[in-house]
Amino acid sequence: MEKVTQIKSATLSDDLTQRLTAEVVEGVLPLGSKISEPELAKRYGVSRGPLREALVKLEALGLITRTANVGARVIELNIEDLLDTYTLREAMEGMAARLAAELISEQEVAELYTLLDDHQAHLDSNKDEHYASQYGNEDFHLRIIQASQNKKLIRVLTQDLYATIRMYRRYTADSRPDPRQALREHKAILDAIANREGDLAELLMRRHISRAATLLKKAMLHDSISQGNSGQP
Amino acid sequence: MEKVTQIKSATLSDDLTQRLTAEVVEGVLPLGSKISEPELAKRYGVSRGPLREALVKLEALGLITRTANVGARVIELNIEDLLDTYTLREAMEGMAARLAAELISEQEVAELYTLLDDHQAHLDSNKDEHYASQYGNEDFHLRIIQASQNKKLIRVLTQDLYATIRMYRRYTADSRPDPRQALREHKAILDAIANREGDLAELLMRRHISRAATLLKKAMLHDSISQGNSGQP
DNA sequence: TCAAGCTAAATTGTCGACAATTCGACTTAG
DNA sequence: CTAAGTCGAATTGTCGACAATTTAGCTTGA
Repeated sequence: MEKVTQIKSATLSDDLTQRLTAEVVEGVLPLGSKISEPELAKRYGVSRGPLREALVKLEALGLITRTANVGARVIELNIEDLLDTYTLREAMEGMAARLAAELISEQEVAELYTLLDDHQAHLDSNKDEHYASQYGNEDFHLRIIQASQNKKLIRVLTQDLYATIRMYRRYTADSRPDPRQALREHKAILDAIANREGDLAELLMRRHISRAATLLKKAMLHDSISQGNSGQP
Repeated sequence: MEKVTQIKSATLSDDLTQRLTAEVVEGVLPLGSKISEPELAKRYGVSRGPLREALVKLEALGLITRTANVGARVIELNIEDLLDTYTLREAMEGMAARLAAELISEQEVAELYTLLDDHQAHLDSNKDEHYASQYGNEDFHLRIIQASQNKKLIRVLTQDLYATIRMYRRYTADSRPDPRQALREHKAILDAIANREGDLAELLMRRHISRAATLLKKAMLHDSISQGNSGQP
């Protein structure tokens, strides 16, 4: 018998961390909004103890800022932080691509080619480019990162930076990188990895991410960012 | 009037975080040892609430591991994690050196040359190579990181990874990189930065860190690491 | 009219106690 | 003698309440 509806984590604090992370990323908690501990505790039906532990974790993830005796606020997005984040990503995922070229198995390479073929098919047939672009892109990058076999690298990229990156993508959802262009770049990266050309793989991955950053920057300059509202005033 | 003896942080949790971080890095809390919440709370004269918040932060820093309903343990060091950490450092400090070459001011360059001159003088005159090697090295790297002006990069390197790196250095204190060799490499890196050669600066910084990692690896293979003891059994 | 000071309400930080789970020692059956 | 089971002590997770600080509004004086 499976429980799917109610994902019960081992501890309330972990549970809250997941939920709050989702709420921040999805915009339920608007950008820059104040976080009231009594209010959140009542909303989730828990005491402030585990809630505060969750907030400490959210702060470590860079999703909120906390000030002593004042409280917590959801972070605000700005171009500077966006570019900083993507530069960091460029360095780390570039290294991940290099390591992947050295360490990936032939089977994983084959799976990645299949993944890109599926992605291509989606783009050719389907009109729903949004889905293919979003999840196909994410999946490809995550697999490269995993293939690096570097636990620290994997942790920083998939735990610490992941939520932040998703936030920026969400708030710049309108103008997104051309999925066909992205796919071409993915193929080039994968070719380099398959050929065990670490230098080239790193170079291509860096360019790929740098290009994405440039596009996101343009998107942020057009859309004024500071309009994430879903909660009650 | 200044208070220096008693550094009183705004909140007990922050205070505890600093103290516990120091205890882990300095080996007061031995590697792999269990952390008892009641015992620590009594030792510091605080309740378990702020202590637990501090432990959450320590976990985010990668200094301890926590398991639900079981408790917290100080991490253990191993060669795999050491190499992973230094590979990550290589990618990030390499990028920092590249950015520094683009963004650093002439005055900062001059200060860095002065720093290296001081370091050189220490090595020529003084027998206390340990000090010069340790702090001179740290200072140089920190300044390059700061010169990158990338807040995210600075945060990960100086907050998240710093404690871990210091731990590895402490437990492999015996055989440490040749300080004269390190100084030569620092000078080469600084020359590249001063000449605004970002590519070269990144390359040299990467080699420099990679070399340090190789030496630390050898040190760990000789010294058996698992002998960090200072507390009571 | 505006700035400074004061008061009260609300929020954050901290504490001690209770509930739930784990771990160890002991017992007991095979 | 070993292995499974049981019971109790200890530890972790959670809660509600109190203390300390901040914040907002009001008052007061220049």
